[in-house]
Amino acid sequence: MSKLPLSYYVNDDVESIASSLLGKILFSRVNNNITAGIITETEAYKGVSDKASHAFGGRRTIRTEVMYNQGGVSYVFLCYGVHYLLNVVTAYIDIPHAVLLRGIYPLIGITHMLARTGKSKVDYNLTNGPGKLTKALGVNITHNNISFQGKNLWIENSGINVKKQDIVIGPRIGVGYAAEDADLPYRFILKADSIVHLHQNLKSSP
DNA sequence: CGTACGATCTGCT
DNA sequence: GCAGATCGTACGA
Repeated sequence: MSKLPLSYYVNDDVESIASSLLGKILFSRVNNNITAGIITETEAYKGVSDKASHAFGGRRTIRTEVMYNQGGVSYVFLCYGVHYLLNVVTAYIDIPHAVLLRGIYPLIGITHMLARTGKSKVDYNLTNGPGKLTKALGVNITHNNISFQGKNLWIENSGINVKKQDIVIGPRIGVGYAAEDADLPYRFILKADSIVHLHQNLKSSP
């Protein structure tokens, strides 16, 4: 297994990155506790031309400034005053593309995830939403604008190949305000049966 | 400076 | 199925 290199994130094709992140493994280290899971759902936010993006029309504020950084850093923000959502900033400096991580399949540090979320058992409800995912991994606003090359937040290759037929593509969630852009096929989901398959392959690999 | 509202989740009906 | 929670951000005055 290997940490994804900077060059992976410094790429203009945000849809490609969003779909290829499926099946990779997201890690966090909080208070020296490591938690991780297979990425199962992502959404692409395509810079200044995407009405659903916080950076639409070239909007640059204290909050969105992070999105204009070179790819490979995080963008965390508070949604509805309640949930922290985790994005991967991609592309080049001044190109504010980002990928929202919407779901993972728990792999490592599950007891920490259960403790943070107040749940008692592991099932698909534990990390199947963008707000739940950050809560389970212990990600909050202090994780905003940090490098995915660092030791507190990173993504690794699982060594397993996700095929096209394992991916479902559809419109994004909760972006009805984005008018015609709301229907764009920027949401990428790993099929449930494929996740189980991947997990079994992981367990059986050395 | 005031206010409207959101890339969501939960719990109750 | 739907309302409520809950607060930082953005934007208009």
